Amino acid sequence: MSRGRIDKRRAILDAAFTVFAREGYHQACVKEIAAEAGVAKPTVYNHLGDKEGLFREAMAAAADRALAESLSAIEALTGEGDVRATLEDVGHRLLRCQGGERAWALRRLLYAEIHRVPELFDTVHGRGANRLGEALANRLARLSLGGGLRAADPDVAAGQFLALLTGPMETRSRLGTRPVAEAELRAGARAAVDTFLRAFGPVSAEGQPSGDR
Amino acid sequence: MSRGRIDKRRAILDAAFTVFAREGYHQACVKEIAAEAGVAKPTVYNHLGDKEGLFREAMAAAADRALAESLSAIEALTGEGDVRATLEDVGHRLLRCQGGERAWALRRLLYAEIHRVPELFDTVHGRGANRLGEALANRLARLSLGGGLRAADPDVAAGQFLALLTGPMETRSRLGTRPVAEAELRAGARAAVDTFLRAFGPVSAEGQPSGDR
Amino acid sequence: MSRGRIDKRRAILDAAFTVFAREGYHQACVKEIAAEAGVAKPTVYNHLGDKEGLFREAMAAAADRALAESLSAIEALTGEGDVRATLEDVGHRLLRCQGGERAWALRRLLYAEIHRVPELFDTVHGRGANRLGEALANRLARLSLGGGLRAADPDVAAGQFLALLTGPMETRSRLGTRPVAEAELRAGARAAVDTFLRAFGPVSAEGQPSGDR
Amino acid sequence: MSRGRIDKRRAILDAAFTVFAREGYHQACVKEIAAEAGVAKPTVYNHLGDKEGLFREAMAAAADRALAESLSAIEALTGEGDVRATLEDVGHRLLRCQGGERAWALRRLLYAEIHRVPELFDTVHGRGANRLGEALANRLARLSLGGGLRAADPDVAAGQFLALLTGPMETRSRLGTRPVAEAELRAGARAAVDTFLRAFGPVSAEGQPSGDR
DNA sequence: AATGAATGAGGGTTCATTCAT
DNA sequence: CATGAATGAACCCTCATTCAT
Repeated sequence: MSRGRIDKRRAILDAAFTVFAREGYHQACVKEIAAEAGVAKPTVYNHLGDKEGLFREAMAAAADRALAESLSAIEALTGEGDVRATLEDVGHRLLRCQGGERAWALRRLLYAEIHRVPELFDTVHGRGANRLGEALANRLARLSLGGGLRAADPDVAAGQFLALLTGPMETRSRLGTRPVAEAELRAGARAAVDTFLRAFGPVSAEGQPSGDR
Repeated sequence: MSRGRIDKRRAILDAAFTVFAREGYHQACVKEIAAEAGVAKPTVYNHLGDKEGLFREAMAAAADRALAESLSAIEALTGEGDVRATLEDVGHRLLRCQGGERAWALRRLLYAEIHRVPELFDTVHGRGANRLGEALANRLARLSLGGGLRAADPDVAAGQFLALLTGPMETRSRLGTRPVAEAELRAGARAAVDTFLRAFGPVSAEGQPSGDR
Repeated sequence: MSRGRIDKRRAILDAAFTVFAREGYHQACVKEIAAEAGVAKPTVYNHLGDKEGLFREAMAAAADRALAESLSAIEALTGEGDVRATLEDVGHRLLRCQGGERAWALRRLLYAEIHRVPELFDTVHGRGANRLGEALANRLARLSLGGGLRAADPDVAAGQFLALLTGPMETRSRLGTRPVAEAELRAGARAAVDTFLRAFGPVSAEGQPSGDR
Repeated sequence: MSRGRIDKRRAILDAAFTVFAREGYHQACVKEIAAEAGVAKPTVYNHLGDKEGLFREAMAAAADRALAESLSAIEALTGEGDVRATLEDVGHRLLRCQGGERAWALRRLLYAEIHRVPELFDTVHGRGANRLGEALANRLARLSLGGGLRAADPDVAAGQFLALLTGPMETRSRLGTRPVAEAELRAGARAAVDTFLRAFGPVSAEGQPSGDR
């Protein structure tokens, strides 16, 4: 059947994202993408139309992957176990997702082209941060019901959790330009969770930040 | 003397940033910048070298301006007056700075070209967010000493305050693509300050979010 | 048997001429021809070699058809009946042939590609205007012998008759770009025959143009 | 001043027509035109926009030239001198104009692209055959008044004169593909004038075709 | 015999940059 | 110094043509 066709399409999209990530949309040339995918230039056009379409699809595919990773990262956020430890673990995993090279590339490309291609926002955030935010809000809501968190608007709390987590990392990683050590990720997660729990933690947990370091 | 020369240079840089902001670095063409500045193309080259230099200088100038605005926004953050009201006011002013069209353009351009021009990070953040972060940290430290805030690492607190402030706004403004109503800015500032004070507010202020609305 | 093969070949040639007529040789793309014929691209190549051959064959087929129409149009030119009326009728029929959409397309394509493909002249005129000219000359010769026309070189007379007929129509139809009303065709035929008979008509017919209108 | 600019524009247009005449519109590539003009490709674009505009302007310029030649050819058509001799001379000159290489190229290009660029008809005929037809009609009208011709609609007579002149030549020159000997041109002009005068000549001239050869 | 997929070659157009005035 | 004009280098895209199925 057209199994091969789909595979090739996937290969081209992967190659495209790789090159777009490395060069940016305008600097990237289709020839290079084709070379990266190991096909001839017209094959790219046959499969994905013009450069614009190639870009959109590559972005969508990358966003899908990034979302899947992030969603899987917050699956550990059940009501069971120590709240602080769980949040730190989830935070750490999220930072690893969002701090990955491809995730940063996705975000940079999004910022770079959002003005020219406004739909890109939904393409990426609809499948990425927002869907992630909603999923996280759901988890936090259940945690609140279970007494693990002080009651609050779960959407706001989710947004703020993500902001506390990723915001300070932007500077640390120089916008994803510099690799961030594992320890720094951990520290970042802990700092975010500290503050988050001071604001939203259960009364009982107040004043007991994670013990060591 | 060279007064006119400097003026023309300034005019070209302004025009350049306007066009870069509108089109992005690669899409922007020197011809258009020259037209926007009201001069001929070679004049641009005489004054600022090549397109690359033009971009760097334009970014630096725009970053300087943005920093000045933000610094002036946090000047209200003295120890005097109600902490919550002051923070909300400052937060609101900051959001107006950072949410302005040129500020978003600056950020988008930074994201877009950071990979190709790494120095851009310092050019912008050295004069922008970081210097802002430090200044904010200083203010917060003095607030802590004055008892207006619970003791904490001022750098961390400053970073988190900015994150709580701007993070959730990214989605709301669709990365600066959509104008955000004044009321939304106020609400955003309040939400950030609420959480910030729950985490870092003085014990006395605990549990007393801004009364109305 | 190969009945189906021939049919498909014919279908492809028809489609080819249609597309060539619409787009011109260079603008027409094989893909479109294949689509018009309802087959896949390689099928076209299997049946007719490359684009060049496709073009030649399509032109030849179209020329054959056009010739057949024109030849049938002059069949009415027997010695019987009124000379003027007969000539006008034949002239009118010829104008309808030569003024048809496909005939104009044929001529335009001939003009367009004659320089690149000189044989095209014989392909088209050998089967078209020239063979038509000869046939017409034969008819006129018999008319002369029968006294219906003043004696003259039949080849010259035939050529001039066709020239008087079609020449002025070129401007009227804007080179086949504009449809010409039936009445205009009639008037054109009458004007041509008027002059033709003034020059070649029998002495008896002198000065008696077609009576009405 | 911009004298040089105009000169270069003229040079480019000349080169363009030369190449278009040689290759046809679609086969001609801008690179070759630029080479023929001795400039770089972008210079062509600076002066004349895209290929389409280049074509239109080149056609208009060529048509202007062709018209000037033809108009000058019929200037000899005054009432003085022998009618037959004068007409033959004018006819011969016209055939030399219309049978020239550039004139044929102009016509072929016109036929080739008329469907895609309908305005071309006016561009060429408005300045060419039609304006020529009108001018010729004027001359013939004065000839009629002077008794040199039998009275007739001058527009019709002019059109038919041109048709008798050029129509039979199309086949002889294989659509301008083959050079036509001077003697053939003379013979063509004589044949046309013979018939024309038989139809429109003064009664006195009837039956006295040009004596020798 | 017919097709989906792939490719090599080539063309129009734009742009950053440099002379000559 | 400012400018009009010129250029070399790229890049996107299309198309005629050929395999493998």
